Amino acid sequence: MRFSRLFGKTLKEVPSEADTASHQLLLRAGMIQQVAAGIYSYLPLGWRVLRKIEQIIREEMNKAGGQELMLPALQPFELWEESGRYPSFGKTLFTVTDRREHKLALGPTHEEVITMLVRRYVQSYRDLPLLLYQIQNKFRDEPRPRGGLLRVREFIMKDLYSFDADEAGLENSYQKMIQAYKNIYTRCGLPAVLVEADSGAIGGKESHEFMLIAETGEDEIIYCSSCDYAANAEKAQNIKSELKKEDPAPLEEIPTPNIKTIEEVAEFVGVPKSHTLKAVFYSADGKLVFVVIRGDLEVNETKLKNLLKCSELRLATETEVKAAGLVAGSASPIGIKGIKIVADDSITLGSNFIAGANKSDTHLRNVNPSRDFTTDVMADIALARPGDSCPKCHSKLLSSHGIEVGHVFKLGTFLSEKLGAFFLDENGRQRPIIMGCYGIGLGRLLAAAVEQNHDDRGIIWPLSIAPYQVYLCPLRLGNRDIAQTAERLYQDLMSQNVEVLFDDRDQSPGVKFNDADLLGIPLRLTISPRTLQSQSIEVKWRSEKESQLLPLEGAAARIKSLVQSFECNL
RNA sequence: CGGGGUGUAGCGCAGCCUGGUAGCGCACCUGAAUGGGGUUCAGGUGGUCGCCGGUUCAAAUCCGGCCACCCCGACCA
Repeated sequence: MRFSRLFGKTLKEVPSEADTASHQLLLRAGMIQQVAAGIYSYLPLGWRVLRKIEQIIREEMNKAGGQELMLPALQPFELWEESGRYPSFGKTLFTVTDRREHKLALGPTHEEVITMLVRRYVQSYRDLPLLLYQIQNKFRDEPRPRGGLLRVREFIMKDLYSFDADEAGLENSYQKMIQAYKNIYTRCGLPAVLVEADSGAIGGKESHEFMLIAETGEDEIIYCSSCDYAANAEKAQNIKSELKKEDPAPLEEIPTPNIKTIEEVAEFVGVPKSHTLKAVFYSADGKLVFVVIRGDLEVNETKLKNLLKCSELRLATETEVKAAGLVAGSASPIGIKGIKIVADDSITLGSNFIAGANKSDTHLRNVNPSRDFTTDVMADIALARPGDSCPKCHSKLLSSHGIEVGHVFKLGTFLSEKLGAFFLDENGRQRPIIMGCYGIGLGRLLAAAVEQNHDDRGIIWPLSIAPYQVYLCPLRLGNRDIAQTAERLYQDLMSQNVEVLFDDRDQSPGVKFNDADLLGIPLRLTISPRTLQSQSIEVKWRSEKESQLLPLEGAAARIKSLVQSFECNL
C-alpha cells in the first residue's frame, strides 16, 4: 500500500474526547472514528488489524473443533421473553418495531437464537457434542460507553456455544475453549490471565474471565500473592477471621449519643470492628432487604444480587428506611418483622457482638445470632479486599485493575429447558442439552492490545496483528536513486508476500519517522543517501531502540525471513 | 438516572464577562528554500458560531428550552 493513497490521516493533536491511551492513539493514527457515543467506524488500517485478530480467533476456534455459522442481528422480541432473560438484560436490549408494529430486538448475544436452531437439528446424544460459533456485530445499549473501543454499544464479537450430553462433556468443551483462548492471547501478544468470574446477565453457574492487567481496566481483580487464586472482585472470596467464642452473655443496652458509623461504635465501646454487627439496607426489585454483616467486612453487591435473584439492587434511600420503621445508625435485626433479613456467614464467627438497639442513640451489647435473632438467608456476601487472606492458601490477597478480554460460561440447562432443546440419551430418556458459551470482543481486544503495547511515540503492534508488517521509509524522494531503489524494494517485498506500507510521500524525515512510530508497524526500513552509499538499507524494529544495516542486495528475501522467523516464535 | 464539563473550519483552541456579523495553531491548496526526528518563508481555500425560540436597531456573545458529546458515580460482557 502506498501511504499517499491510504485513506485516513494521522493527527498531531489529541482529539479532546479521548483520554485513554488506546483511544487517543487509535484516533491519532487514523484507525477509527467515532460516529456516536459507543459507535465507531474502522478505517482501513484499523480494519486490517481487526481482520487479523478475527482470523487468529477463527483459526483457533476451528482447531478446537468449532464450526462457524452466521446468525441474524434482528431477533423476535418474544424469544427474550420466552428465555426469561429479558429482565436481566432490561434496558441494555436495543429494540425496534417493524412496520407491522411487531417488536424486535437487536441481538446483544445469541444464545436464544442458536438454541432454537440447535433444538431442531439435535435429537440424539449421537449429535453431541457440538461447538458452533459466529463472529458478528452485537448491540448493547450500555448505560455509559467509554474508553474508545473498550466499551461500546455496537461491537464485533466472537461467540461460541457448546452443546453437550453430560457434565463431563461440558467440562471437556470448557477446557478446550480455555486452551483455545490462551492460544489466541498468546498469538495476539497479550499476557491475559484467567480469573474466576460472576456470570451476570448471561446466567449460569461456573464462569471465568480472561483479564489483561491494565490501569485503565474497569474491573478489579483480586489475586493471591503466593498461589494461583485470582478472581474478579465481584466474585472473589476471602478468609473471614474466626473470633474466640465466648459464652453468650445477657443482652445489655448502652447509650451511644450521636454514634452511628461502625468506626464510631467500635471506638466508643472500645472493641475491634469485628466485634460489631453492621446493618445495611437495600432495595431489591423495590422490596426492602435488611442485610447484616460483621462490622469489619463490606457487602459485595454482586453476591447479594445473585443470592436474592433480583434484577435491580440498590442501596435503600433514607426515606425508604424510615418508612420501614428502621433506625439508621442504630439498627439491628433483633425484633425486626416483615422485612427480609439476609446475613453474611461472618456473623457466626464470633459472639457477644455490639449491634444497634433499633432505638436512636442506643446500641446493644452481647448480641448473639440465633439466640437473639434469626435470619431468612445466610450465605457469603462479603467483599474480598486486598490485604485479606486467600481462600485457597491463606496468603495475602492483592488487587489490580484489568480489561476483560474474554469471558467463558458454563450455562447448564436453564436455556435448553426454557426453549425446549432436548435430546434422547443412550437409554432413550429425554434430557436437556447442557450448554456453555464463550465470548471475545474483537474491538476490545484490539484496544487492549494498544493499551498493552505503546510508548509515548505511538503504538507498537505485535507482528501478528499489525496492519502491515513493514514500513518502507525512503528519505529524499526527490533523489532519483532513492526513488528507484525504494520502488524496486517495494515491488520485491510485495512479490515475496510481505505486507508493506510504502511511505511514498516527499516529506521531511521527521514527519515520516513520527508517522512510522505512531502507526506502530513492527519493522521499519529506511533508504537514504547515507544507506545508499554503502549499498544498504537501515532496518529497525519498532519495539527496539537500535537499528542495523542490511545489504541492499537480496534485502527483500532477508526481510521476508526476518518477518517469518518472528511469526514462528509465536 | 444523579453530579460535573464541553459544543466556534477536518483536528486543537481563543473570542462570550463588557452585544456591532469571527480569529490563532495544526491539517489542506500554490510557490520557493530545506532534507536523519513533526524544517522555514510567502501567498491562499475553508465556518448558517450544536438546534429552536426570546430580548434588541443589532446576538457566537444576554435570557429560556432542547439536543449531542466527554468525565465521575449508579449500572453494565
